[in-house]
Amino acid sequence: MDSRRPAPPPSSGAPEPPTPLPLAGKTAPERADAARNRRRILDAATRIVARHGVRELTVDLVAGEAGIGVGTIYRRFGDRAGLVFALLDEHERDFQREFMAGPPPLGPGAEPTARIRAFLHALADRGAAQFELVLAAEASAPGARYRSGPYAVHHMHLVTLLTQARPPGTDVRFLADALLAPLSALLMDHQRRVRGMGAQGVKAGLDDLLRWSLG
Amino acid sequence: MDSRRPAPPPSSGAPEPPTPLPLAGKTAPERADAARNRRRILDAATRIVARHGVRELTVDLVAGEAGIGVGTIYRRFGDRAGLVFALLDEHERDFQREFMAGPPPLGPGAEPTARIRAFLHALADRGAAQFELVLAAEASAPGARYRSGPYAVHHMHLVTLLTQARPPGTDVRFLADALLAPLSALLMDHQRRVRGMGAQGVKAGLDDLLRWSLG
DNA sequence: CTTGTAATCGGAGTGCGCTCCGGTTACTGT
DNA sequence: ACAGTAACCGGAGCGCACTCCGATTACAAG
Repeated sequence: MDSRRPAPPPSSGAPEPPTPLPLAGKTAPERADAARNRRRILDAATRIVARHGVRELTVDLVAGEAGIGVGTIYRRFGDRAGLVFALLDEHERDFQREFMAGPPPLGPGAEPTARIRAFLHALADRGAAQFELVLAAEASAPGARYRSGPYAVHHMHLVTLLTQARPPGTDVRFLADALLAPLSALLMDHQRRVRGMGAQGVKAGLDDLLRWSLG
Repeated sequence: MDSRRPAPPPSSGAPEPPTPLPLAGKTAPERADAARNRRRILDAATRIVARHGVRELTVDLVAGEAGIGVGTIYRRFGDRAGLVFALLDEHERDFQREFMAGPPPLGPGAEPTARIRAFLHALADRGAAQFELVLAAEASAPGARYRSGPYAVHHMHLVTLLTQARPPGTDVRFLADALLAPLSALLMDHQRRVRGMGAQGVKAGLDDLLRWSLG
């Protein structure tokens, strides 16, 4: 928790090129060997996940497969959670494009309430589709989800939409967190296993919640 | 994930005497030495938390302080999260008494909507008061919160109240999860640190959410 | 090309949660 | 009392995330 090296990844999420995060200031471009190693790490990790599943994705194994040291992985990705989030990053960027510039109702052009609903539904579907990876990412470190780049982006997007949909004076930042909270992979996993509830049930439940909340 | 010893704690939460959990079947009473060791462990853990804080609460340290082996701790409490939940158990039982048999609006006698509101507010206050411990408990293991005894009790209580407050056909089980989700210590920690929001803000936000949801 | 230097690399080392299993101890039936 | 047995105890050992720091290398200035 103190200053040390020049650029230790602030936390998990996306140190350099991924998830552009409007609030990320300029940083020196990546050195050639560093970029090469990032690719090696990502490729090795992808290979291991495809072959043995996310559970076997240990940092030492990735380092061995990539032919580098574990220190390099930590410099690039901060921690194990950061590595898994990086694996999800490609899909994440597609998703971000869809809700920021894609066709309605997910993209601009529809009513804010409709966009909110579409956004939450998309998040539920995505959570179901990439279940293993998302779950592993959120389970890697205690607060990984909230510290991740994608969460900040999703939260900001919801805040924007809610500001348009709700009367002024309401705490849209809390509301955004509250709407995102039921979509945690950890919770969806629990609902799936204990309550036998899938993505459909989650979406239906969210509709109930929104019907009351947003008319 | 397979059958092995006679009685390995089903998970974290409360293996034997704590949190009565209406659905817990009869189990053989605890042996004398086992009970004695549970007390020693709990006392040692309490002492360590008081002296060094929750962060220093390592299983090895507790074992050393209690003068027993680590295996005993794992037999009694399942995992580190179970131990921390056990530390919270005394307050938890008081809290359960209050909302099940205490005075309104938390206890029976008030309108379901009022009870729901009081219950969520109490949960927020409790999360703020016992913050360190609750946070440590939820952060100990990935899904610890949902697997814990207290969560099951809180969920069941909300389901009961929501069934009375909402028209039939709505998925009250999902709704209960969704209302509990924003009260996760992990999320409250994030809101506190990143958004500068305390228990007051959380309660106000919940009121917004409920005002729309429940009239 | 040479040199300076700051970012990068690598892997041995550390701490901690958790498991395993041989030895021990508390209850039950005779 | 006295076995028999089922539960319990303890601590060495394991796997894995993460750190530390001396050696190495990429890039820029002269």
